[in-house]
Amino acid sequence: MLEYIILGFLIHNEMSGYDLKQAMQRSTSNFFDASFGSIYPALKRLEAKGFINSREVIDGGKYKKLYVITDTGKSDFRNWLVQPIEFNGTKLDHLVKVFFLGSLPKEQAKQMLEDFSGKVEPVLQRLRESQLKIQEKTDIFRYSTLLYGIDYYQFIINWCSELLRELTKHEE
Amino acid sequence: MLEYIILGFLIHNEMSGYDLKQAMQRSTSNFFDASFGSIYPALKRLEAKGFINSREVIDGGKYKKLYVITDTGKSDFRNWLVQPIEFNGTKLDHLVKVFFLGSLPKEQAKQMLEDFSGKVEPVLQRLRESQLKIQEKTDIFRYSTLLYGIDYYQFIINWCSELLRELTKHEE
DNA sequence: ACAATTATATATCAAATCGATATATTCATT
DNA sequence: AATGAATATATCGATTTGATATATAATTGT
Repeated sequence: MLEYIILGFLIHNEMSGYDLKQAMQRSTSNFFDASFGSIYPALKRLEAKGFINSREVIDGGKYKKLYVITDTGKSDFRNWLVQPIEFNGTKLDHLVKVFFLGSLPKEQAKQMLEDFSGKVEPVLQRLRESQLKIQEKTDIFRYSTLLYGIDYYQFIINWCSELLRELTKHEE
Repeated sequence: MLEYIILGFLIHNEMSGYDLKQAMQRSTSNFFDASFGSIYPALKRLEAKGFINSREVIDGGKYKKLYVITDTGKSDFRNWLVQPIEFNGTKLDHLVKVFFLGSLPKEQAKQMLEDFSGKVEPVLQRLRESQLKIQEKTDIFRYSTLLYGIDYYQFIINWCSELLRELTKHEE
């Protein structure tokens, strides 16, 4: 996951590990964040795989290591991007792929969002069924966490259709 | 986090690692789940710390290791439970503590929920401010992930007040 | 009746991640 | 001149994941 975010950022700019951390802080931190302890090793792995190249520069007296994405890296990112959006439930990882969806043809992106929404639906249904089964006879706090799940999954589905509507509107 | 969930479950029943995994599957999997690779080491750590004790039994020909919580373990869990609910944003960890809140006096639980809700508010405000700054001139997908954050945090606040209202209603 | 599969149960491993810390330089403030 | 904040990389222990290994009991298919 982290490796793909890095590739996604590097497609547009040459960046250092520190730059990447800051870019995430600015743009993705409300659904995905990584520590330096994961960013730097990830950069090394990506370089070893030939997905990125590095060059060392001195910028204002300060040593820096800037990374650029290679063609292999671009195609690896692309390949990840077009795979269906996974739904985890306990994390907000699905937003990571949505974040980069702008680089796909609009129709393809829309299809992926529809598929994702369709993937959340049965999970929501299963939660609704267990809601009917337990029916508040349980502890109110535990029951509330279940309601949270139900309403949250419904929220995700609504958010998808809102985005899809917006995308269709801009098409006309 | 995992260690506290285990303690929370063991307060009511004597359970094996397998039992714990199943209990999580049934009740907390939509906001927290753990693998065997984390549960078994966690049980060992908890036993080493004296928070739980184990006994080996043969149940229907199958070998089992059942764990019981100790008084030290109970007080450690209690101590964790009364600490303020943290808000992470990228995970649903806050629900873990809510899940166990039923074992606290109602007034204390309500206070903790109010504090939590108050903690989400400034995060929501900061997101709203960055929304005003970028104003859709950005990529629609990236903008959507921001809207997701705003609406989601608002949803959490609403869910808190709904639960608080429910708790107050039951008081009368 | 036999075979295959699923469920129960624990354990371990490599790989990945987090949070903290160490190190060093430059920039801004007082 | 001094302090602290920002820039920048790197590493460490502890934890977690996902996969796999092992073994037995119960269930299901044919």
